Amino acid sequence: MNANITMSHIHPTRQNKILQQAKQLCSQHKERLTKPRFEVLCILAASPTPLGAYQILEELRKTIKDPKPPTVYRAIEFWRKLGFVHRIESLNAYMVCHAKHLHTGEQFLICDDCGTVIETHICGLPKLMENTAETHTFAPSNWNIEIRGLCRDCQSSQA
Amino acid sequence: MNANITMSHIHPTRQNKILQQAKQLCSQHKERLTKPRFEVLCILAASPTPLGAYQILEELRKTIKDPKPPTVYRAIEFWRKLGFVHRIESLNAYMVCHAKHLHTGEQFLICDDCGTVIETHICGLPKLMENTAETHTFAPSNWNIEIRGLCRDCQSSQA
DNA sequence: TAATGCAATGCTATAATGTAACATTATCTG
DNA sequence: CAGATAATGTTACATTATAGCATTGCATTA
Repeated sequence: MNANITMSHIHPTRQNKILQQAKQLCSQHKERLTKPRFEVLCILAASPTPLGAYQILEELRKTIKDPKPPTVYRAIEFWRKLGFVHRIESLNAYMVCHAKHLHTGEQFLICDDCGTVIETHICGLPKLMENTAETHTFAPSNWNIEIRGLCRDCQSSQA
Repeated sequence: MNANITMSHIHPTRQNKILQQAKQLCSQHKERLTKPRFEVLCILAASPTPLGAYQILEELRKTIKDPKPPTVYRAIEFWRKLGFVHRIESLNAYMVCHAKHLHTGEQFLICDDCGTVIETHICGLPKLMENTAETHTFAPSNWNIEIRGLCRDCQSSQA
């Protein structure tokens, strides 16, 4: 894409950081940073909680004229393949990755009360699970761990 | 439910085992074992791989007249609450539980090639994850672990 | 630069998954 | 049995996701 991308709705510092990461990631992988890809990424980056595809679509109306579902899903897929966006399966929702490098597995702490998701990123399967896989002669390629519960804030407010 | 439930399509031994477990579980929890609940459970128990809700619905036509989606989803929910059926989030699919008791977390080994799912059941969060949760003062209530890869058979057939 | 090829998008339609709401039937309890 | 509660039947619809094809953008090279 060219230089005249604008990003109205998020903090400039964060904006720059994401823009930079995204650019770098794309050039690394020889992929194009197009407008829909960029805007979708910004929307996700600006959100404190994961967003559903149709929430993204709604936001996208602000910067793209009458966007359609495939536009959103394509962008999501694009970033997912680069490891820059994750899907939270149990929420049908998507969020930007907070790890600084590609990895094959994620671990999410999902607050059932406020919806906050903390991504904690591990580089290898925990021993216990590796052993389990070994026992079954199963060859893991990637994994997804979603832990539901209450975040710090929601614990105290419920006490 | 009463005695005249029939189960045409699965092996009698397995049928009896499931019937027994289901009956016991229901009486334990003072719940009713109704026809839709029973039939849905049987369908799931008879399948080597997890089934989607609409696959179950299709099967259900054999034993229930013109069943509708809510019938399936209600039955699924019923068994899920009892811990007798699990949802595989990354497949939008459901399978019977192979553990012999209630538990708060599951771990699935999902073969990307043949679709087989191995449930391996652990009673506590692995240390590594527990530590992560602790670090964030996050209080886990339940969790779901889905590991994708290749099962033994599919590894060898691809070699 | 014009021609070509490929990647990405725009767009329409529809598939797949899941649920709300309310009428009806079955079961339990006193 | 009467009344209360639980479960089901049914209609309609909401939400999530994708297939297929026309169009546009962009890079390469003649």
